[in-house]
Amino acid sequence: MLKYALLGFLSYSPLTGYELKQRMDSSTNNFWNANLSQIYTSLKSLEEDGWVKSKIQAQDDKPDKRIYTLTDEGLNSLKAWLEEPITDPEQRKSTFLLKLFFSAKVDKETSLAQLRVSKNLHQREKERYKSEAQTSIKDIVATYPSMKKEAIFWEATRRFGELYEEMYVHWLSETIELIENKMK
Amino acid sequence: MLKYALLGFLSYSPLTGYELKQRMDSSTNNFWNANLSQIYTSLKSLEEDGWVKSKIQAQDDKPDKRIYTLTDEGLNSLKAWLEEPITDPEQRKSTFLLKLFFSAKVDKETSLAQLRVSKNLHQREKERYKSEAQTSIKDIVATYPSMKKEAIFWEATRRFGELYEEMYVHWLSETIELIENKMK
DNA sequence: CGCACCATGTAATGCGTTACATGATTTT
DNA sequence: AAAATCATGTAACGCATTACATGGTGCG
Repeated sequence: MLKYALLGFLSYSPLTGYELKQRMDSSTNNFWNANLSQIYTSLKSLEEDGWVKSKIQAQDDKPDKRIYTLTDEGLNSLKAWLEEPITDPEQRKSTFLLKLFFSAKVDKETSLAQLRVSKNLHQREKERYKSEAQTSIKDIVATYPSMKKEAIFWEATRRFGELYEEMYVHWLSETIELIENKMK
Repeated sequence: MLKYALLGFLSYSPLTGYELKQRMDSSTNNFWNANLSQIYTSLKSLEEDGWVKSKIQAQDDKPDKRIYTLTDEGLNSLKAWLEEPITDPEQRKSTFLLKLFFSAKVDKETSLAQLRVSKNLHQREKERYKSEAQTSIKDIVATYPSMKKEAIFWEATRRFGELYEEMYVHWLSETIELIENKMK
């Protein structure tokens, strides 16, 4: 999947591995991310597939960098993947829910403390998504008006993050109450 | 993480690998699951760690089975893990959101079709969670009244699934509308 | 002087999936 | 007669994380 994320970013403009990491951090971070070493190895294998090509660019004040460009085959693969139909809901994995599931084993106050910490964290995340709506996406569209169509989809994924965190905080409130009252 | 899931189930009663798979399918499935081969290899390594021990039980009508029991060390490791504090929100991965993020590349109707299929899938999931509340958990408590405390936590994780699917369907409705109207 | 940023990679390890392999019993 | 259930495992492969390795520039 990471491969398609990389192709996606490269479909906007040529980038280095380092820059791709930055793009992911500031945009898809909330539903897809990867660390640098994985990005470098994936780019290498994308080049072997013929989906991207790279050239090294010398810089005098900074280290040399390797710039990746999408090939026609790469663009076609990306489009084919984007058009693929969806079959079933995706499998979630949550360490937090797993822990909670077995938490009858630990004492009430320990669980409540964990839930309260979690509530704070998600509350902060929620605020982060809301403030994001005011800034990053609008800034890009202001600089590149041709990206207006893209921005609709970016906004949709941001909104998912906001609703998700809202739901999470709500659920945590409910759960904290449940445990406070039902575990006397 | 899977290791702790297995320890968790074994803390209720001794089980075989095959039975552990069934338990996961019918309870933690929504936030944690694994396939049989992974369960078997994990059990093997848990036994090497000394966290579980196994013995083979012969059956005359069915194949022999290997029953795993939690050791004291295993129980302690489980408890230690359950008590560990939570640090930061977990990293989600969603192929669907990733695809949507780059969907300005494909035509409007293709995206809308994908979103509508997804909406149906999540609507069905939502119903599934709601009906679950009426059945599985209550059945277990009826059979084993000592599990009442456990059931509070099980119900909390089920409720998460319900709220999550509710939020997902709501977001999809919003997104479908957004694309229908903003992409003329 | 140390830290952050820029920039790229390899190696080892771990976790997860798919495929392979076997075989009896029970249900449709 | 075929499919599903019970039951256990190994092997190959792929994806992801962490550790290792290097080195210049700019800022406080």
